[in-house]
Amino acid sequence: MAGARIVAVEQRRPDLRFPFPENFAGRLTGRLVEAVGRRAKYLMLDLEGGDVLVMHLGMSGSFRIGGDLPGLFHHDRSKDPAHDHVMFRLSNGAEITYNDPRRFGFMLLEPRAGLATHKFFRDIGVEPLGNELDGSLLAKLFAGKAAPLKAALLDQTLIAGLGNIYVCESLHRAGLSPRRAAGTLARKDGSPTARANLLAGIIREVLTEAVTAGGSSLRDHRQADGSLGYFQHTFRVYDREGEPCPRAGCGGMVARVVQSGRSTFFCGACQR
DNA sequence: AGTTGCACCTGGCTGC
DNA sequence: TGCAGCCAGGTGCAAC
Repeated sequence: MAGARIVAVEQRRPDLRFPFPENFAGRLTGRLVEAVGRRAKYLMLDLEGGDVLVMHLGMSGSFRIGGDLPGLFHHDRSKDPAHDHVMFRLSNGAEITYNDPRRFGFMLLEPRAGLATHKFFRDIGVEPLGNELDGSLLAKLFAGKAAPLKAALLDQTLIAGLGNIYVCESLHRAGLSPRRAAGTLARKDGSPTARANLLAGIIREVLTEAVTAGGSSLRDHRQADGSLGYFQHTFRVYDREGEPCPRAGCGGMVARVVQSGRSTFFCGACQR
């Protein structure tokens, strides 16, 4: 999309999770896409003229890239046209389709200058794959917190972009209980414990591996070219309730509990 | 100020 | 086969 111009937008319903911005298709049509980026789990298209098209996939949203792209792929017709809510046609022949059965996703069109103070973005935390995240920062973020480690890691105002799967997987690899108080990863003086340093490294490792594997394909989810992600085959605990703990010599069993309304999968034997 | 729970939706799966 | 009940990748917001 970067460097291409939006030549047509078809918006097939008035809302997703929120109503579409006023005159959404009209304001996008004819605009040049200057850059494509991301912040936390928000996709950002920088548009000519200073606006940003912000898009979130929610739980079930996905983009498919098709159309006539010289030298690139051409995907089959959508298998789920009932939930194809928005189509973008670009000057380079690409046709981008947004599909979202549950409609928890949303799209915003905001001035670039105001984004940093927008209520959806002003409190967003640190990027887990950025240079800032290390044991020291984790300790600083978690110091004094009685909240469970699981809840703290899912808190997007602390670390931005960790979801339920990767939190469960990271905690298992780190051998840390999701129920442990987040504050126990900081010493009294705010310096990191060995656990904090370990966890910070593991978060980076898990995310990097997941990205390399093309993400996790649950149910019918696909990458933008229709191919499958493979990281789900390497899940050690997520959605593996009742299975033996994969840690060598552990002998425990993967359990499922509910924390702040979300499923947590973990091994009570080796995660302390 | 910090936390918790609800709400927003549809569809897939399980068990009766 | 039908149907009720439960569960799902997230997060904004109201209520404590």
